[in-house]
Amino acid sequence: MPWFSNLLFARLSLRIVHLFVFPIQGLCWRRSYCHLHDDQITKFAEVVKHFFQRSCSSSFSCLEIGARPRHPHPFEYNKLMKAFARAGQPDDVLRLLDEMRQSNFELDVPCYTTAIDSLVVARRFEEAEAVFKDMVSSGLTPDVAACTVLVKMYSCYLKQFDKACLVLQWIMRLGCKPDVVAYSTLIAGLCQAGRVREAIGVLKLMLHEQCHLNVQTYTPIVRAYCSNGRIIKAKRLVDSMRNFGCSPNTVTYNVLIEGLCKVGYFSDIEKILEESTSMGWMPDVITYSIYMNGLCKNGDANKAFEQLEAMLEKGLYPNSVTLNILLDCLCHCSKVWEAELLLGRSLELEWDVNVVNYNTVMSGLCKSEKSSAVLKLLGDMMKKGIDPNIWTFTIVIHSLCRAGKLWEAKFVIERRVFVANVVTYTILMQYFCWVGNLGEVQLLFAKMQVEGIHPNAVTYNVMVDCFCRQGKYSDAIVYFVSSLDDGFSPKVAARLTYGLIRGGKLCDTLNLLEWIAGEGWVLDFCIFHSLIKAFCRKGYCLGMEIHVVCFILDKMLRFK
DNA sequence: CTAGGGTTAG
Repeated sequence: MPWFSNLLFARLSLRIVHLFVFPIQGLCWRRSYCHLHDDQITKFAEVVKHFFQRSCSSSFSCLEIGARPRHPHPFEYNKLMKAFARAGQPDDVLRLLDEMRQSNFELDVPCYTTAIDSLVVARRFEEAEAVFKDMVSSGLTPDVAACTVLVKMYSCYLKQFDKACLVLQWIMRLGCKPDVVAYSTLIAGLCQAGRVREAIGVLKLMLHEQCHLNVQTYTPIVRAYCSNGRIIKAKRLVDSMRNFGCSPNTVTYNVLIEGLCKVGYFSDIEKILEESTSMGWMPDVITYSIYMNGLCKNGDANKAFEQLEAMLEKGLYPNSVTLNILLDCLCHCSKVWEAELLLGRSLELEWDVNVVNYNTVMSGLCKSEKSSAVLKLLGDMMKKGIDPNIWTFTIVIHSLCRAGKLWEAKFVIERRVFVANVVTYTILMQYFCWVGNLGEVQLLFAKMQVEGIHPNAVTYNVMVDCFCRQGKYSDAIVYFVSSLDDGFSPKVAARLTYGLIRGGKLCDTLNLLEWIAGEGWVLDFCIFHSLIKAFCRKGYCLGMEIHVVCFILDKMLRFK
């Protein structure tokens, strides 16, 4: 029998660890593993297995004889830290690091690297830098892997490429050479920022440094071409990768296929799939999920479901993501009923069903104004042992609002049945705005901030919209100005211009546009779009005042 | 210990 044939056993073994084998001081297992998902628990189980194999001759005998606690090694600590990092719990990672320190463990570079990486992924950049400095001041010399985490932070997250390059130079000063991983990380960041030309510059530098390129180096570039709409270039790069001695693999083709979906080149995808074997790669579940998602978003639900057959024929089984794509597809073509049915059948078919699948169907039901069905599904999922998350609750709040039960929705939030977030509050505010209850909107806006929830651009859109509807333009402008604390958002500006024009405030509109341009912000197309929409709605384009429209449009062109 | 791929809410 394989060690962990089922998750129940994995959970059981965790309890065993808790009781006998793994008494790391200060580590509250019961609390910690509650937050972990099944796959993380399985990972934990591996750690347990490792322990058992080293401490006991047979897996179970140790329980019978009553295993004695033994001290873990930094390596094992690191495995645990990685599990917490993967679960998105950097605080637990830091706590373990602290424990090691206090138990006079010799902290090594990999342990620090794991901790720094978990902070970077959680976007806690200042802390990541602090831990890195801490590592250096404790006398440890960071290796290429540790520095690569910093490269990732500066390149992929902060888009501070000069700093990323400084880290690479620093690696060289330490007497190491940046490897393919370090360079590929820099390339990935540049590509995400749309700076493909510079990414190719790095590629050339790698060739100059005789650093071997691999698939991971090229794939981000293919992706960047796809998202720029340069699909031909993407295809050409994939074809030419072979000549560079680096065959594109499933991931590369998945990226390309996603790009082809975006531009609707579905026949090309069919061809690529047909030729896959001869080209030396195998489509996987993700390949089909991407393709099906593309077909669904293109409105071709039937063809998407045909792919389901195709993948099953190849022995590929849909997972919860695949299922979700299909559920979402059904919800968007007015077949929520079928989505509900499919969700029910998935459990019979033993497909993986998770909270996201329930959220998708509940959201579909919410849009079809079936609030009782939403609540029924909430009950169903909880009965099945699937925990609702913040998305689930927000959908429930939304469906209460749609049913006109705004006060009930507010009550649920206030009762703290769950922790509301900015989306939850914004939905409720939106609905209070639509029924004209300005006082309640303002109250909620203040309340969410007391709760430590920061309003975002959508929230400000609601505020601006709400005050414009009531003719309180100066208040709307005040909220627009507050939104600037988090940087200029063209969407909020667009909403304000829309409201101002609908209210006939042409002078204010002009002043606003002039001011935006004067501050050096881009007059985004969404501002133009909402301006033109507002003019048409207002009827300016039909009457004598068309010259005002022309005047404003001329002005705008000059701003450009 | 470090790099590339798919899904859900306003």
